[in-house]
Amino acid sequence: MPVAPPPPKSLPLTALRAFEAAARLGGFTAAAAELGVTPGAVTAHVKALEEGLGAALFERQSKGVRLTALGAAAAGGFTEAFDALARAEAVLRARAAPQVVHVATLPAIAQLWLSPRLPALRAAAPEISVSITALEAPPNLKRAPYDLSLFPAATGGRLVAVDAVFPVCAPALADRLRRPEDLAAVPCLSDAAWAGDWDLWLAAAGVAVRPRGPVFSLYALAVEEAVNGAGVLMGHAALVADHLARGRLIAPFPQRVALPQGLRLWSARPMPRGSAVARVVEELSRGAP
Amino acid sequence: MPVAPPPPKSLPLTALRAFEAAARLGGFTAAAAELGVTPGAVTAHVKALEEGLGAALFERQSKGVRLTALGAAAAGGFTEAFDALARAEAVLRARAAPQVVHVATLPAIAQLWLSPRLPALRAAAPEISVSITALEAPPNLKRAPYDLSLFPAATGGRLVAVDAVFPVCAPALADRLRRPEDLAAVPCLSDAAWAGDWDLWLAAAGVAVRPRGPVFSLYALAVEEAVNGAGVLMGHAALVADHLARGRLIAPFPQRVALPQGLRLWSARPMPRGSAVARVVEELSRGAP
DNA sequence: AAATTAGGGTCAGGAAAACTAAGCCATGCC
DNA sequence: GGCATGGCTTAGTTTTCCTGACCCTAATTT
Repeated sequence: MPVAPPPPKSLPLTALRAFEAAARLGGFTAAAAELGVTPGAVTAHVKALEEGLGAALFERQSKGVRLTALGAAAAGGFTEAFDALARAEAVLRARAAPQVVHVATLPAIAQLWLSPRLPALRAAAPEISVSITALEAPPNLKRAPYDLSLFPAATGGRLVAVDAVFPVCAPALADRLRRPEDLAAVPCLSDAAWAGDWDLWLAAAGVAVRPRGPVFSLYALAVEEAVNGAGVLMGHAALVADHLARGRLIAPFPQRVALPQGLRLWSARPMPRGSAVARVVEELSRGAP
Repeated sequence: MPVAPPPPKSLPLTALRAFEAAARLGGFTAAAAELGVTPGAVTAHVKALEEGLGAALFERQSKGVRLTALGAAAAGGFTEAFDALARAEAVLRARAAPQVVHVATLPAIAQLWLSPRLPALRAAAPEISVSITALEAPPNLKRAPYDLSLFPAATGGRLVAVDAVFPVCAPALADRLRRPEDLAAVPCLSDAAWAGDWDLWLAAAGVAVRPRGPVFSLYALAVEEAVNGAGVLMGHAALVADHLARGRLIAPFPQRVALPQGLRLWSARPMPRGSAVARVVEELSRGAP
């Protein structure tokens, strides 16, 4: 019963947030990704927390970590608390700037689907300011400060565009493509994140060729190259529609493979009728299936 | 509808906490006191928040601040969220160290009332470790990491000791004190925080003398000086009982003024039956009125 | 009117926290 | 065996956070 020397200090908020994320996502690496820091930072935070408590929150295993009984018992409360905090922050933001809508989406979608729709949106609701952030993966809408999230998915949210894949190329190149087998003779562009698109289409078309060509890390860049005649790209209907309509790209083969996933729009919170978010959703849903 | 350049970042947690405290307590100075920082730090945090939002949270007035409509609308949600966070932290602490009880109290109470009771507590529950923190003012139990708070108050909590004031001094000095009027002839010790005690007693005793003597910032120090014969101290029954019982101090006059406030014990949370906190409360309540 | 008090705002500087980068280790899978 | 995954460690750097000293204003006191 000694009078403990250290005056009790509240545990640091950032460390608690790191613990919560790690507990919820089941790993330090995943938590680091969500928080936008390196895994080392999460390691340090959790360690500081455990030191302050004098008890372990995770069991370290060769591959990954697992919550201890203590950690598991505590995690839920923190998740709720940080959810409440994020909600409060969202309310604050919405009231502070009610005419600003934050949208998170893939870079390719931002550039090839969303961007072409902005002029119409601006015309329909000039008072609304849309802020677009390109992310590689869908954000945690309960936490990240976005109002809308627009990502490809098979279910959930609101479907704003169906998708299908099929080869596209510049008109000049199309002359050399009579049959799918001709693809072996031209460069076949592909995107690193959507590497499976070619296999998907080739299998559906019953073609055995193995296409070769440059790989891009940005789909929009691959599209640009296709427009420039650099090769044949596996096009996503939702993303090349504009170029097809303008004749800058054409589809040399009739076969299309419908994808199970379409472009889907999630709202972070219930949208008040008439709010800026609701108006944006309405506009983006125009022409949806 | 421009694509806003800054990628939206979550607002800093510490700034949100500062805003919440300022909103709840109605001022930056009060918030700074609760958070244990200087007012300038709170100013900076709120300013950073307002800058990030592009909107004001407080109206600055010559004397103090007032929440704007925006700030008032947002504050409640943050208070709830931080309350939830504090609860989660308390659960974590309690599970991590179930045999440790953190008590917050006045320095004088810690030394003169609590400390003498610790040996009995240790004997009754040797497995429990009591950590005592001396504070000048009662903490916000919903937030600060204490299990128990022991402070003088007229209502609330659980009364563990009544209090009364009356002059006390070393036996050697008592010979010179036949009537209250004799107080004018000896040094009268007083504590800076309890400056009104003398007036209270003198009024009740119907004495018109104006006592003079050294002022202490620590009541325990004043008691020590009184024991050493440095003068007459306005004694608090609850705090000088031990010295009176041992004959190191005596009360030269029979008049006692009962105080409306007694020593009261608050628990931060409901105490599970049989928990360490419950045991400590039980022991400290022994002999309570 | 002058002084005092109470509450904020501002700024420079310094301490502490947070983060990154790079390398290490162990395990499990191909 | 080789590689990938996931976490740990350390050193060094950036950023945040806070203090301390000062100024400002309005209300209250003298």
